[in-house]
Amino acid sequence: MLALKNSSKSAFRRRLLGWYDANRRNLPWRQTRDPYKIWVSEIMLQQTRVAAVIEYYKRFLKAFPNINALARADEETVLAHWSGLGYYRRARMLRAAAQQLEAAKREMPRTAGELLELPGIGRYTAAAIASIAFREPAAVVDGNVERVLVRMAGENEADSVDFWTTAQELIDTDRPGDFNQAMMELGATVCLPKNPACGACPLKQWCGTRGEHKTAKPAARKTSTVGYVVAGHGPKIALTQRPKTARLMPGMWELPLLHRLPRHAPLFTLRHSVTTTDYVVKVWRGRPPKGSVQSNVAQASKLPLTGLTRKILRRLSLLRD
DNA sequence: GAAACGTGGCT
DNA sequence: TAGCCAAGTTT
Repeated sequence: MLALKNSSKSAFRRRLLGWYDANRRNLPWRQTRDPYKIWVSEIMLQQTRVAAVIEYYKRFLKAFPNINALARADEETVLAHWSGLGYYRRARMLRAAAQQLEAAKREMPRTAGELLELPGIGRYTAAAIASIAFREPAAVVDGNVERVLVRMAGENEADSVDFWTTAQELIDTDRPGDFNQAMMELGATVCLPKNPACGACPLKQWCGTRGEHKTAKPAARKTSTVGYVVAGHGPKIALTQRPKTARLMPGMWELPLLHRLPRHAPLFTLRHSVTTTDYVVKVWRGRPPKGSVQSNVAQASKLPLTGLTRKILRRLSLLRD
């Protein structure tokens, strides 16, 4: 199936784009052609759900409306606006790339090949920006596209699909950005990992299977218990900064970590996962430890807090959102 | 090429 | 509940 004849390819494109025109979600980054805004959206969407991105995207663009504003901002300020979204390296690299462009007095590169040279932009993101913002016919392959193509290929051919080559052969060169987004939209809303809505699929006549899509076994998870202390009077709260050299979330701020857990019962317990570790998090009230800094809660929200610290402060009603 | 990188929502 | 998973990139 994946080697479609030309006539079948145009029917495929027509069907897919027709479906997309009628069913596309109205997302904030679909209301602009500004390449910088497309760029920000693509970085935020890496391994991150649409629903989680929307509010971050709006706030981030309000704070950093263009490349120049992002390049001039402190890294800490940029990270504060990313706080809670995860994969913080993305924010550092996005800012670094903006600074590279400003330093070279360059505008945004207009081709996938040039975009690929910027930090944080890999093969997927380069093609996404080039196709959506600059109409370059560069096909995108993300998890959604892979799943759609595997299903279309059918069981016998699934293992031998060259995703990038296949997607590139299928792409609509008149509407490359819409084609790419349509493939992803289909994977995200119809061709789901589990219980795909095959009845609603505009591509079913080209589909080789409706079987489950096998994915690689995720890395084994570990579990661990950690304790944090809430210390402060009135509007103040104690925070500590993670080492700049830490592998995980370097330089970000969090509640002071307890090295020995008290015997008495914690204020509360919650669960939190960070990459491959599942934490049981216990929180006690206590005195501010040495090395911690007293910060106004209102100020704290402007720091690059870890997502877990945000969660705890929300739980204590010390933080909104 | 595998592992690391964050988080929250859904089942 | 515990596990699964999301518009990937870097090392």
